[in-house]
Amino acid sequence: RFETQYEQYSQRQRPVWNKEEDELLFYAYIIIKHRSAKYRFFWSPVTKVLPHKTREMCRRRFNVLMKNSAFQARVSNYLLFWKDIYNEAIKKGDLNEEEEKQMKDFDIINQMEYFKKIVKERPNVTRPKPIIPLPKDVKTLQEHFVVTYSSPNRHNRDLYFEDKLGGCSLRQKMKKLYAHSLTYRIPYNNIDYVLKEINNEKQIKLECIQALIKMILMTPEDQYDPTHAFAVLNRYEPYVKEAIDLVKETGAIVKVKGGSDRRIPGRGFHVSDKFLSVISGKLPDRMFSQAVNFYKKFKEIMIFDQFANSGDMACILDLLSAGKVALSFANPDAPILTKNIVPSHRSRKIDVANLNFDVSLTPNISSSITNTEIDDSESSKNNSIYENNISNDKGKCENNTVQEKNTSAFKKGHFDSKQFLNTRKEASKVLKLLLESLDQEFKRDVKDVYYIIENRDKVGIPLVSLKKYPKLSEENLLRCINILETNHPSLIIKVGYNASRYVSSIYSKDWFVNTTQTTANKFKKQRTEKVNIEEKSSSHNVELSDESKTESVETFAPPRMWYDINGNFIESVFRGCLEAVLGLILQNPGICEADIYRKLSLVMSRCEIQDVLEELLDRKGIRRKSFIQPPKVTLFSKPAEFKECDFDSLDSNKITYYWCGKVPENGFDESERINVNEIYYHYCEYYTKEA
DNA sequence: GCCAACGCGAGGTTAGCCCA
DNA sequence: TGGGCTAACCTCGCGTTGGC
Repeated sequence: RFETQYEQYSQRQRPVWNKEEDELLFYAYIIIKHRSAKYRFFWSPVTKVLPHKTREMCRRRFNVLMKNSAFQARVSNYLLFWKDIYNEAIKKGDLNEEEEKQMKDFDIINQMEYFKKIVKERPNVTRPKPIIPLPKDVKTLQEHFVVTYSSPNRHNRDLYFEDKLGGCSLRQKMKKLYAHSLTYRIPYNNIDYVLKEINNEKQIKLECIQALIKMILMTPEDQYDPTHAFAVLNRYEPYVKEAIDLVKETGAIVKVKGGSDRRIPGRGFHVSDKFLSVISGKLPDRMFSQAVNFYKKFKEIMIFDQFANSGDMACILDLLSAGKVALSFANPDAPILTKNIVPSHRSRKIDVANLNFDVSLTPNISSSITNTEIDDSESSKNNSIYENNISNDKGKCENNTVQEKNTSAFKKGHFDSKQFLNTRKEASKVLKLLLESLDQEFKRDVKDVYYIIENRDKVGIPLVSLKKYPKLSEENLLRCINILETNHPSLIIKVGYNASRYVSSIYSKDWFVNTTQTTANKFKKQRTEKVNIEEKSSSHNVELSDESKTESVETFAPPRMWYDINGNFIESVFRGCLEAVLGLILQNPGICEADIYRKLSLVMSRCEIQDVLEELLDRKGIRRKSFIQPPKVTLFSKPAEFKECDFDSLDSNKITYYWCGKVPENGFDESERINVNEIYYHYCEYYTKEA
């Protein structure tokens, strides 16, 4: 780039603008701008007036002129002036009425001559500045302003103005705020909880179908059976259409228009391109694996490759931020660095032959990256992160030993439908057994909590609503929930698709997608498919007692897009979801949970995102901190103060923020910081292994 | 040495066209 | 009719030039 610019600049002609040209540009702009009231603004007609200038040159010049506030005032004044002159002239017949739509090819020269003539005739006519009253109520507002909702993306109803301010400079922020001083903004709320009322069975079904739609669309080709999918979907009639509309509203699916992509069987919808682009994330393709490859290669001094890929760059920048790499000139004796070879500061001509800007990368000696270091941590028993990752990988659905934590049942490795209870009788038996093992004082609480949940039947109750039952402290409530949930078999279970809630284990099946094969289908399947697949899916079967004799075995799949309709976990889809969330956090350090939901609402439900976040936290890929949002400040209140709280806190004003990397035990010190990067690379390494 | 003006590349947004 | 594609438009940061 240096060379080409140098070559070009040496012969560059500086464009000169004189007063007359500025004036012509001014009139031309007014006329074009006036025309663009209803249609799009085009600079191209300006070249008719200024034939020796390009539209780009005109645009730039105009931007420069507009920096002058007097010029700005003149422009807004003349815009109103020309509007009147133009309308008058059309009435009188002085000007020909041209097609409104025509934005590029209209008689700009004639209009400009007329404009200048009128200005000459009436030099003192200046329009008073329009007085815009500050609206004191909604009525006045609507009298003077047209309030419209504007969003570039019609699917993204929750587009906040604040999004536009993220990541830009203070000057740009000010500019944007000034430009939108009269914008009515949707109240910006970033608290974690969203209370989604669910009152009847229909709403539960709708949630299941929404999940089922994505499961069907995400199933890999070799595991997909359209007949089965069709039958499973039809079991949810007559709600399917309504559910499809809900998914369509998010923009995740669009009507099929040819092609042979996977579609919702019998409904003519398939995954939208937007969906695919959001889930594939904004990070460059294969960046993680490229970064890891570079990290492995980078053991001794090397010259920076000018064709470095995104992963190499990401790795270098990351190491640089951790102080693990030093940059220096590869050739410190190069003439350009040792002596003044610039003949004169005016022309700044430089002999290209002397240019050598090769940069050498030196791994930091104190913490140099060596083979042994990687090997050490791989073999080290203490390095739980890496070990955990591997064991998680091995542990599919049957692995129950991994964790006893209060996590969703639908996350990878935590789904075991065998655990669920079927009848109230059964549940009370299990509860009795559980209570026997508990302290006297705690017995009552656990029992109360269970029956509150069970009495809500299929609908269940969100955790935040449980808090409203005043008898228990928050801490005790969480303990009760934990005991009931981690019991074997579980007495209560966390369910939900768009918002999580607890139901008694006996109603859990209603929250799962019923994927039972019809008898005819099943025989067909058994004939055509290999037995081992059948075995796999049967591990998730729920044995039913006597209710259903016609279909002896009912199967259920968790309502998550990374399960197929046989209840099999689909690694590739789950990894895609992990990458989408990780990529978002990587690009927006300190993003709050509500924003993650909002930005990924097109591809994942709230509960799916929660599961993914939990998984990333388990793998130590991300860390989080929660705060209680203070009440709104007024002129007379104390300054707002965000107080840190536990993630488990049930406060309805809780906001959780996420970052990449591990949580240091006692804040950050330098060594920890390096450690975070180290872990991050191990994480990436594991993460991209299967890619 | 400072500053205005500009070129250039990169990347984002938008209106309109095309096509199934 | 709606989604995808694309040219035109727009913005930004960086670097250079030339006048003062």
